Amino acid sequence: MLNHIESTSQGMLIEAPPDLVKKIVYQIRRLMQAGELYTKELNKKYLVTAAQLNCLLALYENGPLPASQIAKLIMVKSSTVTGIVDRLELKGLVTRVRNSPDRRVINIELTEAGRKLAENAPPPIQQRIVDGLKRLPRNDVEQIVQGLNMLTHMLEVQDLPVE
Amino acid sequence: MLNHIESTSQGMLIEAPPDLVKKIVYQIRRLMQAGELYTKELNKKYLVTAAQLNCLLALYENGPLPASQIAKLIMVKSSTVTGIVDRLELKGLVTRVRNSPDRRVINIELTEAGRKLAENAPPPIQQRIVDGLKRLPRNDVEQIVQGLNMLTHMLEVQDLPVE
DNA sequence: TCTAGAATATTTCAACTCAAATATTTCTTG
DNA sequence: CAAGAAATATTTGAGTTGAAATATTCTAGA
Repeated sequence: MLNHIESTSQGMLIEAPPDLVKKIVYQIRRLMQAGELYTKELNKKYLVTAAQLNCLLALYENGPLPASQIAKLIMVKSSTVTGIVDRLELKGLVTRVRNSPDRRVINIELTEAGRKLAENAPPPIQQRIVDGLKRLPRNDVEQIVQGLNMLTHMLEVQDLPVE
Repeated sequence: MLNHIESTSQGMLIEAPPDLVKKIVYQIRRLMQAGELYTKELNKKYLVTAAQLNCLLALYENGPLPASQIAKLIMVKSSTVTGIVDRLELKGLVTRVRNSPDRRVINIELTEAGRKLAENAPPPIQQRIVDGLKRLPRNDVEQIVQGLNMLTHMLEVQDLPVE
């Protein structure tokens, strides 16, 4: 009952119809919920959440890393990483080692168990998308990338302080 | 240390095919973080989070609603709604009333303050997207919708229990 | 040198999110 | 009608998330 600014004083302005915008917002929320539900499911089946899995994979692919680097790789603030690493450490999947000359940095390493888990990684969120994408013609895939690209770029332009 | 297959032992470059899937996942994460940061900012400026604002707007646009309906509208499980409504009630923006013949349902209504806030609603997440979309040709907007459509549909196909 | 400021990690805090369990109330079916 | 099933809301618990404050450790400049 509000929000519909469809006709401007200019008359001739081509404007994204409000329903399209609504649809986009709706779908983004849908995407987010899908992720939410997926991580719960993952955690139930494999005792690792999506965030934790991302962290493990980042370490597996890059070797030991300090928290700040992990934060950048998995796109999360570093205070969030602390919690994730805490839980991974409790499960014996990673360890914190202070082995840098710079005594501020604490490197996080995979344990043997962590490496093993990363190796036969339970299907990360990707899997569903991968499976879905397999059935689409390349063109459609490109279109999705393009669309997301525009969206993220659009949101990024407004100041996203990077910490 | 893996995954970047760019140089094999021969020096022959097997150009990692543009990993579109990774890009998509990355961008989805980006979208999610943008939302996360946005809600914090909103809360700081207006003392209402995005979830709370969505709830208020749902009530403003539809009149009093039971929790289950709000859950569907804002796409969240109903146990989540309970918390959101709790906090809105604390701030005096909504009230719970048991006025249905079916004594299980509890209707949630806007208070005067809630209505006022909903009316001059602080820019919901939408605004940024709206602003961004305004500068895009209609075709691009369509493309975004299409792309998201494919994605959500693809994720939806796998059982998303709707509660 | 030593001191102010940067960088790193953590703690604390509030909010969100969902699943599972629980309590109430209503409905259905034998 | 009574018992079990379904619907509605809530509670509880674990996890994620980021801001702000704090503690440590470096670094650069007077």
